[in-house]
Amino acid sequence: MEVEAYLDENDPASHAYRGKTKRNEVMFLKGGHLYVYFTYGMHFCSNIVTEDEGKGRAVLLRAIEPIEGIDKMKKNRKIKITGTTNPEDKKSIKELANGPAKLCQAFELARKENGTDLLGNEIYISDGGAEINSTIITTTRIGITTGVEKKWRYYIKGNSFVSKK
DNA sequence: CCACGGATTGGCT
DNA sequence: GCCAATCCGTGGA
Repeated sequence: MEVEAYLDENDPASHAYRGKTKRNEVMFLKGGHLYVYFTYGMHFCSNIVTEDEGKGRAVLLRAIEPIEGIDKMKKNRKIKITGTTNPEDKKSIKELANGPAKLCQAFELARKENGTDLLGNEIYISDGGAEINSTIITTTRIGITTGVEKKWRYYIKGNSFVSKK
């Protein structure tokens, strides 16, 4: 999986850069909440709030490797997926969630999921017993125009299920 | 009050 | 490779 960290007053690329507003208020909740925002007039992106209440820091979910519920994800996404499991193939299941807005579509995350407490039963995270000894790569973040130099993008080394290499 | 542009995607040239 | 699609929060006037 691939994530990016967004901080607060020292991170111009973060929604929390200018303090708490109606849009980003969820970022200032206690860690463990889900921050879903609408952008480009058509897309949603999800973050997991980190740290203490009032901090305004979160981690953007940019990509995941589909393992279970692949049929459900195919249904949620409205594109042709050939069904191949080889991430090197075009139109493989990699396309299900190799981008922040794609991930939201696949998981059906939208406006109403904003502010969900991930410690509850509705939406939650489990480790699934997946890769534990993997190496994490650090690179610069993607799709932003300010704070570009910060290397706060993280993903599993060698894993092809990312939005960009 | 209103204009701007974005933590993007997918389809078309 | 390029660009349109399409909301709406934010910030400047």
